[in-house]
Parts: sequence; structure tokens; C-alpha cells
Amino acid sequence: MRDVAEVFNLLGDPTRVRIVDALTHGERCVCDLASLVGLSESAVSHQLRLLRAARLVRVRRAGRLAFYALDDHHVVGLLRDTCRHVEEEPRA
Amino acid sequence: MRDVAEVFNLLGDPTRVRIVDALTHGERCVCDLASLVGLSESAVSHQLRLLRAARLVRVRRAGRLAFYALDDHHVVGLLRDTCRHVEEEPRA
DNA sequence: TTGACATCTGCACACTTGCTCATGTATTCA
DNA sequence: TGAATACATGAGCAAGTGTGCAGATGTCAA
Repeated sequence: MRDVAEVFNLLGDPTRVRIVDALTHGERCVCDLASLVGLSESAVSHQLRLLRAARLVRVRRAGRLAFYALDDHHVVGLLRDTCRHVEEEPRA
Repeated sequence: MRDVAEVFNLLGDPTRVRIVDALTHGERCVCDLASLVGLSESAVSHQLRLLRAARLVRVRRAGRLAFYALDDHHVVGLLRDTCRHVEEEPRA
């Protein structure tokens, strides 16, 4: 149950959700992700490190670029279901 | 997308996941939840307040007791899917 | 080689978070 | 009424977290 909380916790950060969301459309390199989420490449790299450690994303290196992609068929479902929840239940 | 992260963040704490997990078996009062998760009633009440604000749980008052229950048909699914994920993909 | 580029990582710091403690409110029972 | 119970809430603190900065590594092109 602690591991469950850890997965949720990784997705419980705006930056990381935006990264994961961006990756649902296909693999992206770090600099593209950085411009997509509007943060420094350093910050994105730090977050990708966490997502990588939890095996939520995988990396494919091509020259000096590092392409990240989702490494989990459940994450897309979790994200989709939660988006649906948020849309259905408007916050007070 | 920020709201999505907020839902994940709420489920991303061991105490709150245990509370939600306990509530999947039916409604519980605060003191029962406190003994189930092994924390003070104050601590549990604080967390329930957050879950309540996000409409993940609802409260039914009966005398001096407050019975909490899941107020979201998605949460059970999220919890189940994530449990499955954790079991399928053992951490390194 | 030299330089530019893409990424990673250690460190520091501001900020957040979950808990305990103390107190307050509301209900029940004697 | 008074005391006990169940819960809620605000303050404060220790611990954790995300980010920028600086520097290191590795790659490509000239």
C-alpha cells in the first residue's frame, strides 16, 4: 500500500503530470519537455529521474538527445480516469 | 491538469491511501479510522478534511459520531488499477 | 582540438506537508 | 447541570520536496 501511495505521489505533482501527459502523445526529448512545461531542462531532468526510478518512463538515447516515453500501460488509464473524474465532479 | 495532480497528490500519502482503502469496505467513523491507520484522531481528522474538500469522501453525522464514506465511484477503480500496477511491476 | 549542445547531478534554499499539542464545539448520559 | 465522549481546528515544528545554479559528462560538427 505504500508503493501504491508512491505511484500516486509521483503523479501528484503538476510538473510531473504535465510531463506524463505530454508523453501520452509520443516520446519527447528533454529540451522539448522543458519548453512544453515551461521549466528549466535541469528541473525536468530531476523529475524525469524520479519517474524513471519508478519505471513510469523509459529513456532511449540517440546521440546527445534523450527521448523519454511512457513505460507503463496503466499510467495512461489512470490519467484518463482521473481526468474524467475531475471533469465530472467540479470543485466547490 | 492541476486538478488532476491534486487528486493524485491526495492519494499520494500513505495515511490517506490507507484511509481510502479502509473506506472501500464501507463507511467508518473517525475513531475507527484512527485505530485502523494507527494515528491520532486529530491527524485523521486533518486528512479527512482534505479528502472532504476534494469530494473524495462524504460525511454522515449521527449523534456525536461522524461516519465517512467514499463519495466517488472512480476512486475505487483508481486504487484497484494502481494496486494491479504495483503488483505487476516490481520495483528495482 | 575547440566549441557548442544536450543532459545529468550535487548542493542550497525557499516552500510545502503531516504530525502533535492545545483548544473549541457539539452531543450524550448521569 | 456537569462530565465524558467524538470530532474539528489553529498553531507550531521537524521533515520532506521542487527548483535554480554551477559544474561534470558525453556527443556532434568544424
